[in-house]
Amino acid sequence: MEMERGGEGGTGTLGKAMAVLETVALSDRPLRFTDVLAVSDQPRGTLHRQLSHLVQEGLLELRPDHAYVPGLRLLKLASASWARNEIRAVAAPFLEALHRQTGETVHFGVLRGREIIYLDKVESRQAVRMNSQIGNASPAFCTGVGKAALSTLDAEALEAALAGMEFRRFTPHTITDRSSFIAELDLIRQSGIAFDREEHEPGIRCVAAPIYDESRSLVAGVSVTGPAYRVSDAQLSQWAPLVGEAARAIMGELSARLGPQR
Amino acid sequence: MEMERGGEGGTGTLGKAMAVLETVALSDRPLRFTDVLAVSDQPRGTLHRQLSHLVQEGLLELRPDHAYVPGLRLLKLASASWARNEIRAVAAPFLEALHRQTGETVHFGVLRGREIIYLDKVESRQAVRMNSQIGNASPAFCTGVGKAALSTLDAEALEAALAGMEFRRFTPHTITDRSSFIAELDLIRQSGIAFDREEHEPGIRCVAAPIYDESRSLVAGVSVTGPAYRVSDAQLSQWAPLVGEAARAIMGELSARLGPQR
DNA sequence: CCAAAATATTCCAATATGTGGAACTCAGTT
DNA sequence: AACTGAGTTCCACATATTGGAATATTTTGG
Repeated sequence: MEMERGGEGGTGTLGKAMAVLETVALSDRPLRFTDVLAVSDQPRGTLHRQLSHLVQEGLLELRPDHAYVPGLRLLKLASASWARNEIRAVAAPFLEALHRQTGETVHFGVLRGREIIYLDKVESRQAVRMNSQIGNASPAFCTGVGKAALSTLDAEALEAALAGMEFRRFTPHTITDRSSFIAELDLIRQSGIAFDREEHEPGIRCVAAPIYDESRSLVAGVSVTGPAYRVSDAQLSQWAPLVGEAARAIMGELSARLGPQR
Repeated sequence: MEMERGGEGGTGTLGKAMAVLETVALSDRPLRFTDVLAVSDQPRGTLHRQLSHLVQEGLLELRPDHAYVPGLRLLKLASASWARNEIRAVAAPFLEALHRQTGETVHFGVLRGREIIYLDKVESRQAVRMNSQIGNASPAFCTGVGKAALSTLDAEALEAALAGMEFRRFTPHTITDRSSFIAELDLIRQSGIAFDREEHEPGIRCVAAPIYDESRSLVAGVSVTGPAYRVSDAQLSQWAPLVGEAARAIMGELSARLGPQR
């Protein structure tokens, strides 16, 4: 009998191909064949064919200098994925309202395993460009949105998320042990509000609230973020009710829009 | 001996999986199993397993009402794809300059087969949001950027692009037959400038110029776009030199930045 | 409330596909 | 010219995919 692998791994061929794709696409620099080989556990011949297939499919691109970079087909797929996301569409107007009320950056992200994936971001007068943050994954345990989301999980789901969670230190304020983290979640659960006081990025503070449905098939969060020099603790606390209200409003709209039609 | 398929098709298993993924992700509404079955040429059992695998990999999501929608993993991959695109990064400052000079929306897209994939867009004071246009694919034959790009292809590559091109009518001004289109390309080749006078979207005009490298491994275009009521033909002609200059500047920078290190 | 119909899911023998160790090629060096 | 290191190709073998048909589930409507 084949042992189930620890978490992700292999939907047969596709799973392996995706693992390779992600290695290359999420790396911060172009990788050459040997670079990929070094981090992959596939044998030479196999890996080479997998990369070739990914290139043929337009998911990767092989530059003349033999470096693999993300292909254009990914963009095409992603824009569809973003544009058609109903949860994002429902939340958008509330995020904008929250931004107008606070004047600071508003984030909206969903929990996926141990990560938060940002679906939307509303920020100041920024020459927006497709913000590279959108679609980005951040660790859940040290972000406001992530902690808010985790606080809504039941014992079993939380255990699954915590299992193997790496409490990596990003800043001096990062919570780096499991028991402190569980205590923090208790606090968040009581107040319905999560704070991130420079736990993920130095100089960045935020206040967040959870968004979820009864079945916990959706676990997400919304936050207001600002630079520490401009945003005091008192300021965060003052925004808390607004953030909580936005979260409740989004939940209400979600259950109204998505609930019935099931 | 297996006959080579007409164009796209099958890198074995991965190719088929991607075809299914694209069917679902690029559809404008959630598809249920039978919907996908109807447009796919795969047998029931096969298709079902392919969809299951895509769901397991997070590329698709299966909602409780049995509808398949694009998954979050696509977003994660895409943001990397966009953020790390060197061509886009090189072009960005020139696009912004062009926007400042004209005050209208600037597009930048690359040719991929018969489509233009938009890599960037700089527009007026728009509450940007991750513009759904980015990553979008439009037909090359009826867009300014697309026609500019096609005009740089040699006979062989152009033939490949034209083969099987559907000259679908989008507006009364769309060029809908091959010979008129080839004549149009000749014109563009001579002037180095392409106009789109409401050929794709009613009420939308643009002027575009091609961007390419010697080897034609990169074929792209840049354009300035505006609403017909505000942008006259004379205005477009007046912008043409600016657009051409921007294109040349981008090409210069590209050859300087990407050329040597090959 | 229970059949009938439509839809979704599972099964499994046949086989097309992917696997991977080893051989080969093609720079760029020493 | 021999050597190193990277990339690419090969092919007997193993296995994941295939797909027709059976089964399960949900929906319809009488």
